[in-house]
Amino acid sequence: MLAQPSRLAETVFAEPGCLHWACGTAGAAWRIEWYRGRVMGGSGRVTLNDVAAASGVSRATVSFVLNDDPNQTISAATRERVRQAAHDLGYVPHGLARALREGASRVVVLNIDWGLEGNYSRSYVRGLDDELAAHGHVLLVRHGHQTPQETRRVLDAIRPRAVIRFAEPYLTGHELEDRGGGWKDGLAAHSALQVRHLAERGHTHIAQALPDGENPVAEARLRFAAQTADRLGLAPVVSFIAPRPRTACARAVEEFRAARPEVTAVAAFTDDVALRALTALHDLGLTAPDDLAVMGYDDTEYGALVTPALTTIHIDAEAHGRLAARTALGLDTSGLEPAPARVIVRDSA
Amino acid sequence: MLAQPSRLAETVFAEPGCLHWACGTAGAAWRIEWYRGRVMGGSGRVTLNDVAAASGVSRATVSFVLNDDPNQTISAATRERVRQAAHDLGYVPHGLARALREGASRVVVLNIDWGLEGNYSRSYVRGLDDELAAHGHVLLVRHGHQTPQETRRVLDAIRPRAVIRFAEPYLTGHELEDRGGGWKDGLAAHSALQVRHLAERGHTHIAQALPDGENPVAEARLRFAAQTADRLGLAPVVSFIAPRPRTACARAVEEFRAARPEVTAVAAFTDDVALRALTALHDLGLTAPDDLAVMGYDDTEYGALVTPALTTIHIDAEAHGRLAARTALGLDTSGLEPAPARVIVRDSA
DNA sequence: CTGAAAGCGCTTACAG
DNA sequence: CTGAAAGCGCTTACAG
Repeated sequence: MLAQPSRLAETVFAEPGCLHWACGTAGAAWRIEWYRGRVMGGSGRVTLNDVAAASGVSRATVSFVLNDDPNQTISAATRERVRQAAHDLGYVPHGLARALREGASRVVVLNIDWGLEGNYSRSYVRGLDDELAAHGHVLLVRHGHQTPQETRRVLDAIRPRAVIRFAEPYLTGHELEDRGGGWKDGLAAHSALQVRHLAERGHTHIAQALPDGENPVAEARLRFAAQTADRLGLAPVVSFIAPRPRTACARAVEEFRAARPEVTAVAAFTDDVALRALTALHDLGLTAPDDLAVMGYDDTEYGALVTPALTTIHIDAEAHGRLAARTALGLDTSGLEPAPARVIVRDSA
Repeated sequence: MLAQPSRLAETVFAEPGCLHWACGTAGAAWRIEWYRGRVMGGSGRVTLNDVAAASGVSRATVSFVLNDDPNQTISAATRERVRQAAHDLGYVPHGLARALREGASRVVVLNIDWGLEGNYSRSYVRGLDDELAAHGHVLLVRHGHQTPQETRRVLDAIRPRAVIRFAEPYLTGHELEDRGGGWKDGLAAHSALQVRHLAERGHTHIAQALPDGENPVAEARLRFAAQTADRLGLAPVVSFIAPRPRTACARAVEEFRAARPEVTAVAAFTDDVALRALTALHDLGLTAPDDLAVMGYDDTEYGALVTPALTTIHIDAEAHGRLAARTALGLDTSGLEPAPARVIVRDSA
């Protein structure tokens, strides 16, 4: 945290119209930006009525012009007049009013659980946000464990156009449409990529390291790794849990190595899990890749900093985010090819 | 990423009333939760009108009862009847309609920049979310760099009750109210804590390690560290930049040590920066704490996993989040004491 | 003690 | 080609 927050200085920001930002409550140690549309009085906001009055047409006509309603045929002169008036007055549609009328606001909510930070989530959110913005929608995120009640509250409060569960298609890729030839993308492809790299390095006995705690994706990952190993003619993939507490993890690795001495490489569930494994090896007086190769997944910053530096998979999920956005909006998704994941070769595998 | 997403399985969720969840669009590889209030027809949603009809009173009376309007005196019998009807029908107020009328939705938006993940942000968001929920509001987060235009879009879309800039009071703590005796909390207190720990370990020449890139908080941190050192009678605090690229960071540390050989301890801006410094030392054939002690800030998971394990500051910002929530809602903030930060002593300092 | 009415700001059949 | 009207669902003065 605390790295590079921006624009701290910009605290008061007033605009003609109805925006008003102020510095928290008197005497409080907190500076908060407030929205006080009503504080400025009824005249604050420019509405359709104002535009209609200014351009000498009815409210309906203004709406038709501004929304480019294809069912109307309005003279070029009128359109121009309306547009000009709207622009001059600085008219911005009132999202709430529009949403009440249309049945949904131009907001899309993303549900995202804790502990999913990484390259994937960052690029995914960026792509989602950009694409949504390009179509006039706003992305808002809900963090933490989701319950039906929580989601319900969001729905009741702002009636978003859609609620997206983070990366669900990616994470459940195996059940879904096969995009152009097998494992071209998705969790399946990337699991395969990880195993393939290890195989190319000459490893034939590979283990998958999984995090502790409930994890709905672990089983799928394991299955993809197994299938890949099978195709490549490797020994069946085995697995072990790398728990978060340091000593417990060292013990787990020790026990695993005793039980499976033939295993020479570990495909970790994430960079986090890989780091746990690396630390365990260190604590056992062992090193990667000589005693055991360790490969991460999803390229976090510290992977480049640990010793040995982590070999990992880098996934650019920007296109995944864009796809999610278009799907949520019911738009055509063609022409959006996710970038292939790549192996970042460093020292650990 | 990918660690422990939950409830992936729960994809279809239908409820009487007007909620309808479905599985994305036909043939698409994406599963998305859709809100389609209108799909079920006008009869889908239970409105105030329905409750009024069911309980034999007017819409206004229902609103008065349900909102406990203190200006009205409504007979106990009527109230009971209305409540019962609302409950039986499963009435939930339509947030958008209410917001249109009241001028703001019951939503608070948190603006948070990239690269701020850590213990602080996590506990802050949790506290904020909980407290807001306790007062009938929903927290929604916007990620990434904020521009006035972006904020404006959110405002126009859902008219939130307030927009909070992440941890601003904490980050700008020095300008703010002095809570009970100097540096009792805030960035100032925690900077002091970090320096104090180093001093207690016998260090008299301390350097602050800062991240590369623009950073509005760096200057404040440095000042607090300097003030603390001054109070403790240490040598003036010096500083250097620990850039993200590994080799550049090693060079920076090398040059710094050559220029300031008397420095024996580093107070890092964050755990990330501390890790960079640790890696640089390693790359230079040096070790912490013997050649140079390194102390982190804000306790991330990998700090416990690197070698030497990182000594750091653990900050529980849950109360900060609650304070932000209450302030945003204009509520009394008394009785909310932030937990003091603590030093997590491990090996690096 | 309760109800009829206005209105938040917009969109969209429906007339002309 | 354009406007008057209804209505999304709620809250709140204002009458009775």
